[in-house]
Amino acid sequence: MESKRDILNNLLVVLFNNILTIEEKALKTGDFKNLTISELHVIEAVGLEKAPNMTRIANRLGVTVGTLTIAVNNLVRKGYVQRVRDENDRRVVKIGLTDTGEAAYRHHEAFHDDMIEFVIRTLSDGETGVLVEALSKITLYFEEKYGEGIQ
Amino acid sequence: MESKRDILNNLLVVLFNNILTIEEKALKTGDFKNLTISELHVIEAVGLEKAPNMTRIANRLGVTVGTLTIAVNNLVRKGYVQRVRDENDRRVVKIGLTDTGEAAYRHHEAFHDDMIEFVIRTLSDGETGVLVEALSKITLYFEEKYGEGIQ
DNA sequence: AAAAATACTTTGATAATCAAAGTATTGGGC
DNA sequence: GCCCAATACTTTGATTATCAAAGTATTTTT
Repeated sequence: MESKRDILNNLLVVLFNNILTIEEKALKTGDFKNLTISELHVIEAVGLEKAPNMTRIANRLGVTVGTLTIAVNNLVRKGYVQRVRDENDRRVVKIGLTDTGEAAYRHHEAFHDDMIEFVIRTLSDGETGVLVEALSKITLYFEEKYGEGIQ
Repeated sequence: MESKRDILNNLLVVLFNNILTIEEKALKTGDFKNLTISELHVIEAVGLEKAPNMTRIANRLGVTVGTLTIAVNNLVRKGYVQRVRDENDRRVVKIGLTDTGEAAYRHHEAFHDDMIEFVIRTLSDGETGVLVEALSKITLYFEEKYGEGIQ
C-alpha cells in the first residue's frame, strides 16, 4: 500500500517536473509556435505591469539583466515586445508588448484561467479553501527555508 | 479584494515558476554543487528504478535520447553514474548510480521528504486528504488535456 | 568637475536541447 | 544462413538559455 506521503510526493513531483512541458505544449497549440517557454515568461512578466524596465523584469524572473537583454533582442526581432528609452532617465529601457505580444499574453492567460476554472468547478467551496490554505503554507515554507528564490 | 481565483492562480504560478530555482538552491546547500538541476533529475530517474536503460530514462524525463547521452557523458565524467552494457542485448546501455550518485540521490530525496513532512505536520488529516484529491484532479486534467506530456 | 553608482549591452564560455545522420546489434522473413 | 528492417544508442550541427565579467552611456554624489 502506498502511503499518503508517497502519494503526495508523487503528485508534487509529477506536477512540478511536468508543468513546464505542459505549459509549452499548451503554448504550441496557439499561433505562437515560434515562442519558447522562457520567452513566454518574459512576455508574462511584461504584461503584468505597465512598461517595466529591464532590471525589474530580470529580478522578477530570477535571471541576470544580461540574459534578459538577449531574450528581449529575440522578442523584438520576433515582434512581440518594444524597447522604449525613458526620457527622464536615459539609462533606463522600458519594455512594452506589441499587439502580437498582447495576443500571446492573453493566450497564455487563458491557459491559466482554464486550469483555475477547472479546479474551482471540480472542488467544493470548502475544498478549494483547503487547497488555497495548503498551497499558501507550502509557498511560505519554501520562502522561509530558501529565501529570495521566490517573490 | 482579490478573488479566490486570483489567489489560487498566483499560488500556482509562484510555486510552478519557482520550484526549479528552489530545488537548485536546496541542491547547492549540499556536497553536490557541481550538479545542475537537469543532471539531478537524471540521477533521480536512475535512482527510482534499478538500472534503467537510456530510452526508459529519456521517456521519463521527456527529452530525446541524444540529449540524455550528453547528460550521461557528463555524469559519468563527474562520477555519479555508470554505463553497463546489457549482455543479453548488446545494443542496450543500462545506467546505474555510483556511491556518489546514491548519496546525491538521497540528498535530493531528503529535500522532498522535508517538504512532505512539513505539509503533513501542518495540515490536518482531512486537509491532507483534500490536498491529495485536488492535486490528483489537476494532474488528471493536464493528462487528459495535454496528453503524454506527463507520465 | 571628477568619481562613483546605476542601467543596460556585449562578449566569451558552458549547458541543455533537438533533429538528423551515423554505428552497432538484433530479429524476422525467405 | 543471409539480408533487411527495426531498435538502441551516439555523434554532429544548430539554437537557446544562462552567467560572470568587461564595456558604454548616463546620472548622482562628493
